[in-house]
Amino acid sequence: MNTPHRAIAKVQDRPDIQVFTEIGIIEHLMRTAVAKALPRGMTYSQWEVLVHFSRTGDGETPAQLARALQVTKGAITNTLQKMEAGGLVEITADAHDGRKKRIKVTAQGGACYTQMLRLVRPHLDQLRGGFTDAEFETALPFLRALRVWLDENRNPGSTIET
Amino acid sequence: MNTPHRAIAKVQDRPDIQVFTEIGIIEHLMRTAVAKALPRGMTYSQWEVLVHFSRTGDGETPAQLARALQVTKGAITNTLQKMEAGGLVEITADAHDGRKKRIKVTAQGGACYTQMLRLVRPHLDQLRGGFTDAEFETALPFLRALRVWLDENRNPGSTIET
DNA sequence: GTAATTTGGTTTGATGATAAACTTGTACTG
DNA sequence: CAGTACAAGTTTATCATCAAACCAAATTAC
Repeated sequence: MNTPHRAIAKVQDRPDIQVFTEIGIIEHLMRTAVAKALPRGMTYSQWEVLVHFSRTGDGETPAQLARALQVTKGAITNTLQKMEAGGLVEITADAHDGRKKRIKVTAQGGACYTQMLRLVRPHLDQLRGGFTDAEFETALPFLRALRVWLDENRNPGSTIET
Repeated sequence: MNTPHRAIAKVQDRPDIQVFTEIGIIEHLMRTAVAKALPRGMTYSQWEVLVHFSRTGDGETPAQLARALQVTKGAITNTLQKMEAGGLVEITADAHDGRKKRIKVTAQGGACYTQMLRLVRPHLDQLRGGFTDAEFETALPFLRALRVWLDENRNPGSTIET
C-alpha cells in the first residue's frame, strides 16, 4: 500500500456507497431539524404516525402501522399509548377481529398536524428557493426504485415481526 | 373540506416531501440491513466511525467525530470507549492540547472493517445488478447539493455542541 | 370439535442517544 | 497577570427502540 501509516483501508468511493452515505446524512439532518421544530412533548415517531395517516388515511391497525413505519410492534404500542394519552389519536377495538385495534386521529391530532405543517412549511419553502420542483421530480424515480428494491430484497429475517 | 370524516388534513404530495419520505425509508432499510450484517457486539455507530475513518483517515478528535457523524459528544464518548474496549481503536492524549484526545484505528479495527466490507460487498453487488453505476452517479449531484444545503441552513440551535 | 399454528398486541430487560450539568484545560480581555 | 469566556470530554437522568417472551384471539389441520 502506498500510505504506510494507515491501519484502515481506504474505501474506493464507489457511487453507490456515496449515495448511501449522502442519504444517511440527509436523513439525519432532516430528522433532527423536524424534531427540533416539533411542539414540546411530541416525538419524531409520533410525527411520523401523523404524516403516515395524512398520506394513507387513518383507521389502520397497530400492526399495519408497525410494518409501514418499519418499527417493532412494541415500539408502536409505546408511541400509540403516548399519543392516546396526549389526545392525538383514539384507539378502539376492531368490530370484527377481537385481536385487532383501530387507530383514528382525533380533531386535536389533526389540528396539531396542520399547525406543525405551518411551522415546517417556511423551511421547505426556503428549501425550494435553492432547488426546483423539477430537480426533486427528477431525483424521485430513482429514489423510489431504490426504496422498492431494498424493501423487496431484504434478508428473510429483516421483516419486522417482533 | 370535501372529505368529511377525515380528522387529519391530506398533505398534497409535493415532490420535495416525497423525496424526504423516500430518503427516510431508504436510510432505515439500509441501516437495519447493515446492522444485521455486523459481527456480534459491533454497533452501527461503531461501524459508522470506521466508515468515516476510511474516508477521511483517522487521528481526529472525539469532538470532530461528533460533528462529522452528527451525534452528541456524550454518544461519541460512549461508542469510542466501547470501541477501545473491543480493541478497534486506540485513544491517546493530544500532544499540544491537554483537553483533546486523538483516535486511531488499530490493526484489528482495520481488519474488522475490511472483513465487514467483504460481507457487505455481495449485497451491494447484487444491488448493482438492479442499478447501474451511471444511475447512482446521476443521482449523486442532487443528493450532495441537498445535503450541503441542509447542512448549511440548519437552525442555529441545531449545531450539535452538547 | 379439538389440537396446533399463526397473528395481533403488550410487557420486560438491555442498549444507544439525547440534553444538561459538570470538570478541566485553553484562549481571550482588561 | 488576573478573570472571564470558551472548548473538549465525561457523567447523569431520561427516553425511544429493539429483541424476546408472553397472552389472547383467530385460523388451519386433522
